[in-house]
Parts: sequence; structure tokens; C-alpha cells
Amino acid sequence: MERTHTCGGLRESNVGEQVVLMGWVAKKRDFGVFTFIDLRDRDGVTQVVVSEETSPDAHAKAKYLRGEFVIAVKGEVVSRAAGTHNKKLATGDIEIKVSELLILNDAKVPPFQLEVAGSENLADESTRLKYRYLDLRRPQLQHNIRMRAKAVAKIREYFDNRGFIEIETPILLKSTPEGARDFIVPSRIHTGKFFALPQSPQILKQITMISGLDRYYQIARCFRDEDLRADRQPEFTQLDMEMSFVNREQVYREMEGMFNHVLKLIDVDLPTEWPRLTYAEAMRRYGSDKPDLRFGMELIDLSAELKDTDFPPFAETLSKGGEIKAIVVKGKADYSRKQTDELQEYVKRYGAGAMAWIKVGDETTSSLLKVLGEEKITELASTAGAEKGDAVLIVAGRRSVVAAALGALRNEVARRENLIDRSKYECLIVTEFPMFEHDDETDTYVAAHHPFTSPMDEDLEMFKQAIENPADHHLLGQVRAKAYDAVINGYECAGGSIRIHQKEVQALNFKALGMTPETARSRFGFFLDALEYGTPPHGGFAAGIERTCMILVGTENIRDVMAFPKTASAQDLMMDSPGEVDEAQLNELGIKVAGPRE
RNA sequence: GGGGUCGUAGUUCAGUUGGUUAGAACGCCAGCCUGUCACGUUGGAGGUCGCGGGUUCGAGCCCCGUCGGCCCCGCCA
Repeated sequence: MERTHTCGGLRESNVGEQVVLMGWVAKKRDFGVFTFIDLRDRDGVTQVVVSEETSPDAHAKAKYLRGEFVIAVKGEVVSRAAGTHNKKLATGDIEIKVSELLILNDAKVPPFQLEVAGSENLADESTRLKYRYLDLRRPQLQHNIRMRAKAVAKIREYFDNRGFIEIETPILLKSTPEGARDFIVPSRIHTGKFFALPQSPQILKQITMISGLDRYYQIARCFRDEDLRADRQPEFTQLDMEMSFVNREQVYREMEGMFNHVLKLIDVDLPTEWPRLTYAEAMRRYGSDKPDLRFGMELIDLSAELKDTDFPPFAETLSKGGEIKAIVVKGKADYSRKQTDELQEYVKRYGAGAMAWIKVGDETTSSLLKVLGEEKITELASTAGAEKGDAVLIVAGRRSVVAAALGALRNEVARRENLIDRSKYECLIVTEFPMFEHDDETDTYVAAHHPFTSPMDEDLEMFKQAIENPADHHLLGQVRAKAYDAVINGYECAGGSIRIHQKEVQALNFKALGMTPETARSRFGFFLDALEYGTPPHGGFAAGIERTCMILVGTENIRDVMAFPKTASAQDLMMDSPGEVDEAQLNELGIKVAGPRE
């Protein structure tokens, strides 16, 4: 028996055809003398009818069927009787009148129900992860996995058409202490030495430019041994690309082009040229370098208004160069004490000491009423642009804290108050990221993007000055980079930069990062050598495949777009990894486990 | 490393102030049923209340510890 159709495709126009379907028993409805079976495969569900009268053999077998049994049915496509059409099924106008039924395989009772009315009541995720192969049978996950395949195909199509060459780079690389923690792999042949898995193919893709390949791309698996999040897994996939002889705008064009091509999969038309926002402006207006532009609620600076205040927390903040900023929540003057308390708790996670509020109701009330007085409160509300009925939420503190706290609060309030239009797709490119971030713990500057990022031409003099004069070292914090991110709906979907192609600038950069020439050489010597043999100007970007797919299928969880994801504690519950290895394997590698085993 | 939250039948959940035999729905098992599609109907099985300890005459419920899922902070060049 050969399958002739899948379970999603048969329609009224197929009536009269003899067909063979194969799939899983999704549901059985037994009426004694005949039985309905909902037969499911990756394309959909088709109802098949087995009648005792017309096919006694098949009917006898149908008695034994249970959920998830694998069967083949042969029969005629028939139109359903009037009044028995099922509008919920794409195939609901027809059914299969079965003449032959084969049980291809039986199945144990699944540990959880695959189909639950209303997708909200899914079984516990750890159970579903242990039986991932069953969870993956759910139509939603089938759809997500197929959407991911389509997205990757679109990406390949885009870059192939644009003259890019797909190049695979090694998975076994050399560890560099920069950036994220490496996953390391012991070498058997070189006992005591280790490979590292790529955090990204960064240096190698730059070397393909030095090699004259001109336009590179790769669907690259990346590995980072850091803690997980709803949108972060220890291994993930990037679209990685690099091009020679280009400026930033040329790279933006490819980012826009690629995403616009991919988003067509869900009939979304993004603008040919995306809005641009500098990092500084994004932080100022949204408190985030990846603002969600599907709603407004921009941050408003109240510092000037409060410059003469004697309220100690505010006065102290301002005297230390901090800021006092606010967001206005439309129509929420009726926030209860409990709600503002909750929002205050939320904001404290980001280091804010407190959150003040003003409610412009019939009367204007405020947590600051006693300390600032009614007049000042009214003035502040008006400066913030609050109208009657609105709430103003205020945070004071260091610039970075205010941005983090209010940026997160802006998203949280939008989520709570349903301010986000799920049918909208808002994209932008954030430009001119800082070159360096200050590490408060060690009082050093670290690369904000990666150590091969080119500074802005305008800032090159300041960069040199900061390094040559120790007194001007702090200027490093002001140096901007030719680095950029692509942001869709508040997700950082891609990031990249124009790279340094002159060895002098590269040396300067290593120095800024506190690396001696010797250290730099021991870590990146091969790359520094390569830079000296005629490196073209080049740049590129890397896009997160999973984050892009999350947008395509409308989920907030990365596990929904990966076939075999890991838990928040970085385990695979299905294969139970990571696992122990034999003593013999360790001996062969010359490895002894020093710490206590779990 | 830190914080929050959840953990009761195969699954989703309820379980009062600490009180006799821990419930419901779905699923599962057995029967009946000629048009269902959340089929209906009759009957039945199914529990280490995550685990360990403590308080108490008595703990699913209170306390301490621990394990696991999820979310967040730190971390993620």
C-alpha cells in the first residue's frame, strides 16, 4: 500500500477518488456498527469512517485502535452528508469511506494529552520536554519548525541571489577568554590541550574577507556557556554574513533586504529603508538599545524641572550627575496602591531605589505630595505631558539605572495594559553604539561589541587621546563605534559592525582593552598577522535565527522554535544530557574531575 | 551566585481555620450506541500530595532543608 495523499489536502474536488492515507490516530469515535477516526499527519486531519456493514475486516481492526496508533487506510473520498460538514477542519467537507485498514504500529498511552481544547492548558513543560517527540506532534510546534525551515531557505535564497558565498567554518576552534564563557572540547591527540566551540565565527569570517572571498554568509551554530533566558539557549543559530569594500549604509541595506525578504513569509511588508536611531537617542527616549516601537510612552526627563529641589533623594541624584525621568501611563490615574507597589518592586530589580508616582485624577495625588507640595506636583505632571486621568511613574538615579528601570517598566506597563498591537511589526536600526562599556567591578573598559569593531571616524582622535593620556582614559566611554543592531518589535534580531582593517587601529583597541601586545599576540596572533597582508575594509552582521523565527510565529519563548531545546538549567530532559563519561574516556584524554561530581 | 513563582491521579486543576475514607474534568480500562467531530451513555481502575526532616493527639495545609520546571537580576565581547 502506497500513500497517495496527506491528511490536510483532500477537498470536495477529490470526491470519488480512491486514496491511501497514513498517519496517527488523533481521536476515535466508536458508534458500534461504525467508527470515526480523526487521522493526523504533518499536513492536517482527515476524518475516516469505518463501517461494519461495508468493510467488516477494517471495522474489526478499528476496534483495537487507540490514540497515536499508526495506521494506513485505503478508501474512497466521499462528500459528507448535508449537515455533517465540519467547518473547523480544512478537510471538513469530505471524509474517507474506508475499505482497507492496516495497523502499521501500536502506541503506548501518551504521558500527556497532545490535543487539549484551548492551547493554554498544556501539560507541565518538563514532561513535554522529556517526551519532546510527542510534543513536537502538536500542530503548533509542527508549524513553528516548518516556519523555521522556510525562514532559513529564504535567507539562503536572499544571499545566494546577492552573490554571497556560503562558507562553513570549523566548530573546533581555539579558546579566547574574551566575551562569553567557552564550551571546551579536550584534544585526545594533544593531551592537556583544548578546542573551544565557536561563540560566533567572527574572526574566521573576517579572514574570508582577507582571503578575497568578498561576500560570505553562513547559517552558523554558536555556543555560549552562559545562563539561559526565555530567548537564550546555550547553543543557537546565527545567520552570519560579511562583505568587503562597504560602508555602514551598504550593510544596513543587506540587513533590511534580508529581513524584508524573510518577513514576506508572514505577509508583513517592512519599509525598504528602516528608521534609524542612534544608541544615545534610543537610550534617552526609550531607556533601551532595543526599543519596542509598537507603542509610544517615551521617557520624559524631569531633571531640569527638579534642579532646585531640596527633596534629598532627588537633590542627591542630580548633584551626582544622575537623572530623574518618567513615563506617562494614559488613563491609569486609577492605579491602586497595590498596583503601584508592584510596579515599584518591578523597577527595583533594575537597581532603582524607588518609584514615585503622580495620579492626575479629580484631584492630583502623588507619593511626593508631602515633600514637593501640590503646586510642584501639578507642574511636574504638566511637564511630563500628563492629562487628566493619567498616571506618571518617576524614577531617579544614575543614568544607566534610570534607563534600565524605566526602559523595562515601559515594556512591563505596555504588556500589562495591553498597549501592544500584536498585528504590528515595527523595525529600526540602532546605530553608533559605544565602543566600550565601563566595568564598575574592575574599573576597566571592555568591548561593547567585540574587539575588532571600528571606531567612528569622528571619534578616532578622541580614541587616540584617551589611550595616550592616562588622564583622559575616561574618554573611552564616549567613543562611538561603527556598530549597529537591527531591532524588530523590541527584539535584537541582528547586530554587526564595520571592522577594523588597519593593524594600527587594532593595536590601539587592544591597548584600550588592557591587553599588552604580548597578550594580544598570544590570543589573536594569527589574526594580527593576517591583517598585515592587505585587508580590505569590511563589515557585516549576524542575525539570530531563533529570535527571527520567534517573531515569525509570534512566540516569546525560544523553545517554541527549536526542535530539541534545553531547560533553563541547561539540560536536555529527553536524552538526559549532560551525562557522565567512562573513566576510560577520561583517562584517554588525560582528564581528572577535580570538583565534586553532581 | 541572587530573587520570584509553581510542584496534589496519566494530564489540567480544586482542596475551607491543621481534623474521619484527598475530589472534579479530561485521559485510561470494560460494556452499550447508525452520523459523530470536545460524540453520548453505563460501570470501573487509578494517589509516596516532588523528596527529607520537624512542630502537633493529628499535616496536602504550619516550620526548616532539599530537588525539579518556568520567569527575572547578575552573566550573555
